[in-house]
Amino acid sequence: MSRYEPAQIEPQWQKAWEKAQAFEARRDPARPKYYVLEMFPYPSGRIHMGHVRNYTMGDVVARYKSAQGFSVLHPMGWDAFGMPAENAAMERGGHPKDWTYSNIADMRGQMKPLGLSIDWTREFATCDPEYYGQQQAMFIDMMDAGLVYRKAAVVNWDPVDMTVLANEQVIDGKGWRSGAAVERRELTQWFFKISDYSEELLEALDGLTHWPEKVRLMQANWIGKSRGLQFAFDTVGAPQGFEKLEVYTTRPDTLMGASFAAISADHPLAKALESDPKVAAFVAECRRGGTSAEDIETAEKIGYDTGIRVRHPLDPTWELPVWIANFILMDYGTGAIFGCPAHDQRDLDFARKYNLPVNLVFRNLGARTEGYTPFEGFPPDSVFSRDSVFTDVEGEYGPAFYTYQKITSVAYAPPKFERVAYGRPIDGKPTVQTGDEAIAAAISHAETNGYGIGVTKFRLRDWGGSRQRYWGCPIPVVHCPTCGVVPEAKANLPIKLPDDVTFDVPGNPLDRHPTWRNCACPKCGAEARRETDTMDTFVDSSWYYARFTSPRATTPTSLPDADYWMNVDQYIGGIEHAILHLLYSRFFARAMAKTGHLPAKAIEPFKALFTQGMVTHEIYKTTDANGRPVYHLPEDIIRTDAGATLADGTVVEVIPSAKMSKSKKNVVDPMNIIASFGADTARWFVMSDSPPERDVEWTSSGAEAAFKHLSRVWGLSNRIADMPEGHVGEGDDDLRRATAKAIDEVTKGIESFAFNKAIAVLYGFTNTLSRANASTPVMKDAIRTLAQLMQPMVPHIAEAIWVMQGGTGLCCQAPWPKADPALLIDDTVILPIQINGKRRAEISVPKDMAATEVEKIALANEDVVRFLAGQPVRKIIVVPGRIINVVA
RNA sequence: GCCCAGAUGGCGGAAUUGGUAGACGCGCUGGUUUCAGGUACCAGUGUUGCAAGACGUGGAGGUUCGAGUCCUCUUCUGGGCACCA
Repeated sequence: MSRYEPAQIEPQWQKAWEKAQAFEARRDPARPKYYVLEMFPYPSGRIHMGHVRNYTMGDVVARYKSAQGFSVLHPMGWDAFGMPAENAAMERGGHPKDWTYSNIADMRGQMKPLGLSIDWTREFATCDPEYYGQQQAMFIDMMDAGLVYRKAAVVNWDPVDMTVLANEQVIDGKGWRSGAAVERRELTQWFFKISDYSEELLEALDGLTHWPEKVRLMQANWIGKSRGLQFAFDTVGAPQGFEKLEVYTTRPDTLMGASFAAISADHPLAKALESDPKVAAFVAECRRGGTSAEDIETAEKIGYDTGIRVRHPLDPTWELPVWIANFILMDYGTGAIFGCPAHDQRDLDFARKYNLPVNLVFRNLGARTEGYTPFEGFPPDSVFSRDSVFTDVEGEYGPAFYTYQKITSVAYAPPKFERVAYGRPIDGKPTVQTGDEAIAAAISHAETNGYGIGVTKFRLRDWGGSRQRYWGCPIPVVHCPTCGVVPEAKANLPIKLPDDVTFDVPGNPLDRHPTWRNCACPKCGAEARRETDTMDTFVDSSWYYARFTSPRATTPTSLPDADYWMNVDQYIGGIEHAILHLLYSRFFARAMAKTGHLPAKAIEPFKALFTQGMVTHEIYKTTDANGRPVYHLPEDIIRTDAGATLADGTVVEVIPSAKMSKSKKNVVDPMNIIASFGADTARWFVMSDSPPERDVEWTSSGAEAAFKHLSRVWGLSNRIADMPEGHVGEGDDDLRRATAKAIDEVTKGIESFAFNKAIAVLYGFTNTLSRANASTPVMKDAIRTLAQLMQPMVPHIAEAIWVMQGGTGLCCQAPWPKADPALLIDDTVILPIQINGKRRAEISVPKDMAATEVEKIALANEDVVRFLAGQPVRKIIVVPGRIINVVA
């Protein structure tokens, strides 16, 4: 009997698959297709356990669907542009291109031993000119289609590195790399017109029934649709050209509670007033500080009273002051608002700081709602001072109506579906209604009386796609002194990145390249300059799934291929991409369809989405002499009953599991696991312990258990292979039933992405089989089935067992086993008997016995008689095949 | 602050439509074999009790013959969003 030696069998079977071209995807009109895709990796140079889990999941699906007879596409590529390559070049010298391609080679070398059923002939990297050249062609098409445009935008500018920073690269207002104070600069940037699709991207979420509800919700919140009123104030004392001030509000029902108007520091009116040095100083003050969420959150509200006034649209004698305020965003709504401090927390904070009035519009109904008298309106003094937003006036307007809280610094903003008492409604008639009703009434009042219109706005902004970086796809545009901004001629594509660049000077090397920038205008032929911005790397990943359908095409896609393979039937990746990557991809697929690069059916590119959990590990910590934490690698730790120590006996603190990260040193290198246990063990373990959408904790005991189990299966297979041909056992029927059941349950488990449950079934079936005493052919049939059922998770050992048991061809190409339905039904069932809801006995009865018969047997049962102790039976419930409940 | 998800043994987790709570794995306990040890194999393992039994799915109520599952309230944990007017 041979030992289980994965180091021997795994490379052997990988070669066999390669030789058979087992995983090369082919268009086959005779078979249904299945496209399974895992989010492609960034080539950091090392694979980690998260990759192993992600790609194993996809592989299980791919191998399972392939066995089911589907023509499967399961490709792999590299998300290869981006900053780390440039950072590496800056830190260690070398070229981003060399660094990237060498990392790709390393990672491919680490992934291949995993035995994934990937069609490697379709591999590409987004930094291949063949890929990004096609991306440039689409960019030009999208320019023509009006889906791309240029506009000025405020960005985080690092004055030392001379580059634009993403919000998350700004830490405490400083550049994460340079440490220099970040400035807010206005630069002309390229934008994708994703906002054209706001409504559609939102609506279409409903159709994505195979996406996690959570992801759809996050996208819906991100798109952020709102309905509100837009109207213009007449101004008093404003500069010429600003006779009107447009504002947008989602709470027009609070218009009668307005006490000021406020504009953004970036508002045209603020700019017009900047000739006043005090205004200029204030605006500059607002612009200081980063645009990151953190900065905005902690910033105090500040304002500047312009002296300009606006007339209230419903009462021209009522004038409100116009302030410039730092909390008003220019790029949402109109960049100007009216403030209603009583019902908006931000406005209240602002009003309290600058002594502005707080005008109550509605009140809560209070706890007592019975027998209230109709609301007559607020008292004349209901314009409260800042110290008493609400004054308790219970009793003044009848006994039951005016119970409300005294609030001094919290604005009263109940959910819009809650009924409240309006004292200052828009039409002047006090009433009780919900916020939603009042808002609808306010919009129609404004439209009827002609001072405003109802509008729908979205939070979703256009996608800023420019990066002042070298290692990205060059934007294929030329700046001509006479023709202006002109797309490059498609014949000149790809516009390749120049290789002769250095990173010893900060800034974008393209910007200072001596010759690359110079070019001829594709329109007039005059001397012109190339655009030096490159594309956001999210562009690269927004269409790679389409490129995989025809990776070598000389156009971005080939429609027959895209038509055959699209859409991705199962997409698998991390929840961290729930919003940006998936939303951009959904937009890009629409943009590609509009420009003729995808069939219309592909506008939702991912039919089903699965977001897998992380691989976590405990953290081992000691403390150094200065009290700073020191972390230790798992392999340096000795676990004992009491806890954990280092080799020298030092006691180590064990911190509960967290995502594997280099800084905490709680990493397990997949290569080490493969070296000691083999790829199948690693694959088995990451699929076994936890539901795939949840985090899985890597433990060495769990990995060993996985290895031991595979060894047991190996031993079992050897034992069955050695059985004499003519052995006859008594358990044939039982084993046939157990085999059928295993097929049924494993199939259901894989279908429903419950891989952990499928594996639990396989453990059980293995135990049954190892204890079975059946005839040789039945045993062989059972172990062959076991090999097939295990094949998606642990393909190498499955192949080895398959040949050992006389299977024909490759196990991975054998059709998925089918369970005989007759064997799935048991002749007799065991029914538990409850008395008054407590389980007291059980009986075994034929499956299809009539309920009245079952009742008789149950009542005659000696345990039942004992527990009833002579009490009369009031009722008996028989759930066929399930349970009997006797009520005494 | 708003939105979402979750809470089950010592641990990871199972449990169609409400129908035997704790599958499977880890760990632990006892035993057998080999034996220097690990390995391998067998049995046991929610709590409590000598036992019959009682109790038990974060907490408190409720619906039901029957609740981990449904309803109300609540606590905690995780995640997302957040000056978006």
